[in-house]
Amino acid sequence: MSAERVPAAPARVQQCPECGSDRLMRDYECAEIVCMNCGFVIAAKLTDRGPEWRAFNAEQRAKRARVGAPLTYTIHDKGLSTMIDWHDRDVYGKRLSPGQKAQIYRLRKWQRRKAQIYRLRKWQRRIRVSDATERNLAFALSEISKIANALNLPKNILETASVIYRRAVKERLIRGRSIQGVTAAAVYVACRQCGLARTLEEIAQASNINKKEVGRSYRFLIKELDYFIPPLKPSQYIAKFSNQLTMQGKVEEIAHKILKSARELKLTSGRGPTGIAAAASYIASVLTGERKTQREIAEIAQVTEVTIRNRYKELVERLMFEVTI
DNA sequence: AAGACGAAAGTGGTTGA
DNA sequence: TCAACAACTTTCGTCTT
Repeated sequence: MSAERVPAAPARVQQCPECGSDRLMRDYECAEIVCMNCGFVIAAKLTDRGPEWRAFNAEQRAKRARVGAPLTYTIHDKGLSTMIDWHDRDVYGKRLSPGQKAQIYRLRKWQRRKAQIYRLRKWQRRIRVSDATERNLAFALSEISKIANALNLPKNILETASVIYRRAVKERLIRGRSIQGVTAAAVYVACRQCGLARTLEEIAQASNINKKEVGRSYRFLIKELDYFIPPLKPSQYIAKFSNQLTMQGKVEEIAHKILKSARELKLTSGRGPTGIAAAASYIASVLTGERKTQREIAEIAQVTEVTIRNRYKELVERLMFEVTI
C-alpha cells in the first residue's frame, strides 16, 4: 500500500456538528454523509458500493451487467452458499441422527436470519435510491425555476419544463448527463413548444452553461422523448424585438406585413428566422420614421449587422413595392 | 463622427456519399 | 467518417449623412 493519506471520514458520525441533529443520511451516489435536518455535508469520500462501471444506455448496461449478485466480502462465504434441503434426510435418503438433526436445525435458523438480513438490505437499497432521485429531482426543479425567473418566463413555461424534465427522469435519460444541462434544455424545449421566442443563447446565459452543451442536451431530449418541434417562425421574434426596441404597435404591424410578403415570395426558407425578423423590424423602423440603427437591432436580435444588411437587401429588392403602408 | 455599406476570409453546423 | 456546402460572423476599408 502506498503511504498516501486520504482524509478519512469520521468513523462513526452520530450527530450533525452544525445543528446537532441525529438525522443523518449516507448518500453513496455523491459519497457524502448529509444531515437531513440542515443539509450540512458531514463527510465526503464514503466508499461507493454500487457497480464499478457506468452504463449510458440499455445496450451498454446489458453488456456490462454480470449474472448474479455481486461478490461481497461482508458475508463470510461471499454470498455463494447453498441452502440446505428441508427434508431430514441425507443425500442417500437415510434418516439423520438426532445430533445431525440438531446441527441442521441450527444451520436452518442461521440461514433464515441471513435471508432476513438480505431482505432488509434490499429495502434499504431501494429507499436509498428513491431518496437520491427525489433529491436530484428537487434540485433540478429548483434549477428550472431559477432559469425561468432569470428570463422572466411565464408560469406555464415553468410547468411545461418541469413536466418535460420529469419525463426525462422517468425514461432514464439523465444518467450520465449533467442535471443542469438537461434542465436548461427542458426550459428551451418548453419555450419552443409554447412558441416563445427565446434563443439558445439566452437560456445558456441564464443557466450558466455553454450554448453547445444546452444544444446537445436539447437535441438529445427531443430525439429520445419524440418531440416534434417546428422551427420558430420569424413572426414570433417580431413581437419580442419590438418590445425590446420600444417601438410602437404600428412598426410591429408593418414588420409583420413585410414578413408575410417575404414568406409568399419564399424569401424566408433556409434563412435564420432571427435575421429575417431583425431585417423586417429594421425596414419597418425606417419606413415609419422611427429609425433604429442596424447596430441596435443587431444587438437585440443577436445577429450581426452584416446579416441584417444582407436580409434587408434581399427583402428591399424583391418586395419593397408590395408593402402598402 | 456615427452609421451604413460591402468585400473577403473564417467559423460551426448540416448533409450526402 | 469526411468533404462539400450554405448561412452566418468577423474584420476592415470606404462611402454617406
